[in-house]
Amino acid sequence: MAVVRRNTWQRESVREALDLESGFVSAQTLHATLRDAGSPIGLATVYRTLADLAAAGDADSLQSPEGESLYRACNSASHHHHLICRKCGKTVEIAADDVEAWAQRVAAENGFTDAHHIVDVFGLCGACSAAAALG
Amino acid sequence: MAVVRRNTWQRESVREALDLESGFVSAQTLHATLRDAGSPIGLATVYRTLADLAAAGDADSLQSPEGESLYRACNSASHHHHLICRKCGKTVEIAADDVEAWAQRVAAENGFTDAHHIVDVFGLCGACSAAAALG
DNA sequence: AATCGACTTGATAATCGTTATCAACAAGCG
DNA sequence: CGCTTGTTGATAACGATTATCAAGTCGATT
Repeated sequence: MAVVRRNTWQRESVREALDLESGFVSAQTLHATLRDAGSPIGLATVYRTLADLAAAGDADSLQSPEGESLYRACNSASHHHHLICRKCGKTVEIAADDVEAWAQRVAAENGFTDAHHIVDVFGLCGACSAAAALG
Repeated sequence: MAVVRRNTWQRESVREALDLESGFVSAQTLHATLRDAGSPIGLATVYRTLADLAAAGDADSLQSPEGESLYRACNSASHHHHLICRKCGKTVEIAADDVEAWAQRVAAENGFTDAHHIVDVFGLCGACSAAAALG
C-alpha cells in the first residue's frame, strides 16, 4: 500500500457514494450502486478505498451478523457506536460514554489491558416497525 | 435440517471438544483439534453441529474482528457478554445489566424496536499483558 | 438379533466475500 | 512535456462456509 495518496476520481466517487448512503453498506453493494450509476469503477478499487477510508478514520466499519464487512461515512472523528436498522440499514450514531467507562472497568477488573470493544445495537427503526406491524 | 436429533458420537465429540476449550474457537480450529486427537470426524459435521449448538443455546457464537465465526460452550443460558483475550483466546463471561438497559433505552429513544445488541470486549489478559511487556 | 425408514455423515463441489497479482495507466512534480 | 511512482482493474487466488448426495448409522419395531 502506498504511503502517499494521490487524488483520483475513483476515490472521490467512493467517498461521495458513501456519503449518500444513509447507513452501513457492503463494498459489494457500494460497487453495484456505482456501476448502476454509470461508473466503470472496479470492485478491487472500491474494496481498497473503503479499507483506506476506514484506516484513516473517515469511515466506520463493522461486521454484519452475517459476517460481511460494512462501511459508513463518519464525520465525527471521535469514538462512537451505532444503532442500526436491520431492515433498511438506517443508522444512528450514538455516543456512549457510560459504555466506554463500563468496558474499561470490566477489562481492568479482570486483569485485561489494551481493551477495545465492539458495541452495536441492531433493531427495527420506527418506519420499519410500523411496516412490520401492518404485515 | 432434521427436526428430531439423534445421538451420534460425532455430536458428542464436538460438544466435548468445545467444553475443553477455554475460549472461543473457530469451526476450522475445532475440527483440526479433533483430527489431531485422532477423530475422523468431517469438517461439514463440525460446522453443522456448532451451528446446532448455537441455535439451541448450548453455545455462544460471535464474529472475530477478522470475520471468522467463533464458538464457545456456555452453560449459563441467560444473556451475557464476553471479555476476550485477543492473544490467547481466554474468555470471561460478563453479566452486563447496565449495558442491557442502556441498549434498550437508546433504541427506544430513537424509535427502534426489537433491539438486539452485540457487545464484546477484546483485550490482553493478565498473562499476555505480562508477556508482551517483556518482549 | 434382524429389518427398515428416516436422519446423519463426510468427501467434495460450489458459493461468497475478500485479497493478491501485475500489466496498463495516470497524477503530479520538475 | 516526460518521467517516476502510486493507482487501477480484470482476473486469479484464497479462505471460510454451505450445499450436494450417496453411503452409513440410529433406533424403533418386529
